[in-house]
Amino acid sequence: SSCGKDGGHLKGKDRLTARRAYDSAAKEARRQDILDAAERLFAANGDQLPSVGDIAAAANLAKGTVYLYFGTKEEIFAILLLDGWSRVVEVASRALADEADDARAVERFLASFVKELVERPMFLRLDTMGKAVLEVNMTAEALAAFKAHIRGQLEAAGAILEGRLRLEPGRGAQLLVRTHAMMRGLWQSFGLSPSCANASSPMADRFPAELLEALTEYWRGALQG
Amino acid sequence: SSCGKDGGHLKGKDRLTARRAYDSAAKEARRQDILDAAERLFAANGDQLPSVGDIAAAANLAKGTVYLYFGTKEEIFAILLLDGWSRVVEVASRALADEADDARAVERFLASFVKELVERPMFLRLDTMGKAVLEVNMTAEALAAFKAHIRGQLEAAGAILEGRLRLEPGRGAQLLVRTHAMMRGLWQSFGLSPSCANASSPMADRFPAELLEALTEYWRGALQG
Amino acid sequence: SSCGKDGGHLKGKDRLTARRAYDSAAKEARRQDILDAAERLFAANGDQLPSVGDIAAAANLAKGTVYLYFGTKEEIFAILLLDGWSRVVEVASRALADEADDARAVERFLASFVKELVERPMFLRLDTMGKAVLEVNMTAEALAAFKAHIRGQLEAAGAILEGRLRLEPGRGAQLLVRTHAMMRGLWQSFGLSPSCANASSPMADRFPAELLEALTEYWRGALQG
Amino acid sequence: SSCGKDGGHLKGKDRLTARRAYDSAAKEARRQDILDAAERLFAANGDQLPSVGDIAAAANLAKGTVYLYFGTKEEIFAILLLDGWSRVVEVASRALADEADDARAVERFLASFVKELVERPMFLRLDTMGKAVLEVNMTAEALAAFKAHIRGQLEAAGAILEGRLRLEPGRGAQLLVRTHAMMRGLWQSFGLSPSCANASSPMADRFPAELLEALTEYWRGALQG
DNA sequence: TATGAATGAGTTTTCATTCAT
DNA sequence: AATGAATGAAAACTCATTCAT
Repeated sequence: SSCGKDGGHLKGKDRLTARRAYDSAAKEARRQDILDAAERLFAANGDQLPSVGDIAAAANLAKGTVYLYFGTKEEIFAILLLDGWSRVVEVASRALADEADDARAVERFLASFVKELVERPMFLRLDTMGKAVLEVNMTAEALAAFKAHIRGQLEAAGAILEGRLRLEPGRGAQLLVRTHAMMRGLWQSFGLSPSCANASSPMADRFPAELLEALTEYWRGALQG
Repeated sequence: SSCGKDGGHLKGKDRLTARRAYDSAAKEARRQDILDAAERLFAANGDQLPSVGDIAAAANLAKGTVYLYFGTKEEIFAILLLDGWSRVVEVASRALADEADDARAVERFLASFVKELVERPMFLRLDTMGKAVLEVNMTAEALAAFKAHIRGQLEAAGAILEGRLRLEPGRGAQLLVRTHAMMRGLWQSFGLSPSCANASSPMADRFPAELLEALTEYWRGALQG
Repeated sequence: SSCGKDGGHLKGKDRLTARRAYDSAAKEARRQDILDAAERLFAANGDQLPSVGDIAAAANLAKGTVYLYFGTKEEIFAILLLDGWSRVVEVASRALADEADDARAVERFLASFVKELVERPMFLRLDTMGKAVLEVNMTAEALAAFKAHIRGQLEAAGAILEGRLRLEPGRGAQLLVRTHAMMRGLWQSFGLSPSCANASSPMADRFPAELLEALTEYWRGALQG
Repeated sequence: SSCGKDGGHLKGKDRLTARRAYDSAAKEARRQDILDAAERLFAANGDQLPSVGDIAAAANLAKGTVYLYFGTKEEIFAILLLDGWSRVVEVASRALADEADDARAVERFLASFVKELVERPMFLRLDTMGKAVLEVNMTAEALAAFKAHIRGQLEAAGAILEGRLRLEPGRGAQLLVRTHAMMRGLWQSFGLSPSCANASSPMADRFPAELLEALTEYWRGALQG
């Protein structure tokens, strides 16, 4: 706790009232604070979503304030998941465009995809938690929005794929869904929770290579058909 | 009355004490009763593990008795999962042997695998619940045993594969892991909880075909390399 | 969107600042706006006092503004109750004067009283909520003022009664208190909350007749003594 | 806290596990303990229902145990109310029978009724809390049972009245409802919460006399018609 | 062996009120 | 005067697990 940039020094242990976010920039910042706190906590802690109380404390806010910005704890993590997914897709898509040869393009796409994922284990863990954790306790509304958003992303990324590789409509999204599926499934077999990440675990180490290999095999079969 | 929300009223006793299981056959039967009750409840109910109280009631036992046979609620479901996995692997392996031609053998193996799974949605659901639900609250010991058992099964089935398809050692298990991964991941995208299974849901309907197609693509790529 | 359960999402501002009330006429109008909003909400909703947030929204004001005009949520409803009570007493008193014969006068008084009440179920509901709801969270001061005001009204109305029916001093107020008591009690037995008012409810329908009958019996006994 | 019979001396402040109630006598006793604790707390404290935590502590039990015996906090108090009401009705009914002359019988009935009530201010307070407090958060089922029970009592007591005073069928219950109404209403005007019961309060003192007088007037009018 | 009463940690969520702007 | 972001107290309820009988 004594290492790292705190950005400021709190006098006592009792938190003061947080500065109020009046304009929308400040509000967005606060929202982001909460998201960051949630992510930090989840990354550090592990297999379960942290409590709202902990998130609030980590964001230096009162519990109620969190509910000013999010309707539900699960909503917070759904958004985190969406954001993570966005970044992954974006980076991988960019990699796809950088290469002229088709085979090389796919190769780079996959490599970039895997690299991006491996750098965000927290995203992987979140992604694999499943309905039982994430979709519990979310409004039908919020859930629908969440799923719609995902579908949108998927289709956009699918379209890029289709354009670059001259695939039939719908095929891009399909490949992505299956790629995602492979990732999710393999992570569940090989991934490690942070609580076990102490020793050099052979399992976790193998994940990137396994994933890349499996995806390469899959894409080979898929593009050849 | 066997599924919670009783509004608690401790009054007279109404159920008789269950017959005591002295010899090990009786004990095994009782153990199985509990497993059956748990499976039944989970199959019927859905996205969350049923409570120990409900399981005990469904098995016509007292809560404490359940703990005589299992250390933890999660243990029960881990075993259920193992059993389900056994059956799937066994059936699929058998299908593999029935065909002389390699390509046809794989084809039948996959078809059989998918068919078996689709008939046990409860197994799929359990399999995809993930650590966050299943591995929470299990002894390190039980967890290790659980994983060892899975590994054992995997390797046995892998060996069959290797024998039939003349693969290198280790390759069989690898293919199975990836097949499993694809299944898990796709189920999470397409699968449905029983609570939503009312209308003719296009998603759930698509799962078998999607899975078969994806696996076919994967195995094509894998066996060609 | 004006009744809670928004799922909180602090983003951009959408409502304009309300016109400021500088002179006392404008202030009085604003005060009335709040009271009206509160009444509307309570009439529509039912068994619980609406939240300050909802009242403010319904009055097109910010929450803080409400506290510029009232010290407490409960105060708002206490005033609403007072006002309702005023109107009822006034109308009933007028009915009393319109008739020459004593018995007929009482008869008309009661009929008018009951009619007035039945037309304002919201007033009845508010009146019967009791201390547990209304007097909680009110300043001793505000509470005292409230009760003093009621007493004042009561005595004024009592005086009218005494004059018209040639009763001893104090007897008018006493009759009114008991009349009020009968009404409150019967409403609690027969009255219906708006949430249950869907079907043709035999209970609620009987209230007016029951009340009139009971009051007639009471006054007969009281004036005869 | 140092005055009064504790009935025992606890060593430390940490409570030990309560003795288990195995047979139904012990269970009934435990149930009664909870009811007693709830009543004690409510009597002492006042305008709001005590929290389940407090009730449990007062009964020397864990919170969860309370929920073994009652489905809801409100259920506890509904039962308390029912019991209180039973006793009042019973005592008053007995008084009715003790007298040969009709007028005298009614007189004794009312006196006994008022006396009984005045001795149980806690019952009066509970009775006047109203739906907003008591019926909130109760199962539809429990609520229905509660109301059915009340109706039953009412009709039984009404029948006694009808027999003794030679009234038409239904008239007895009607008189009781109106008597009850008058009591409830007057208590709300005159009754005092324990928090205010410090000084010699003229209001509270007047309640018994007021009630008796009002009821006498009402019954005179009612029986004469 | 079987029972089931007792435990109590653990979390979400609401909302009246304040007060910086 | 008006605003609305921030606060944080407050409580109900569940359920896995234990252990006295």
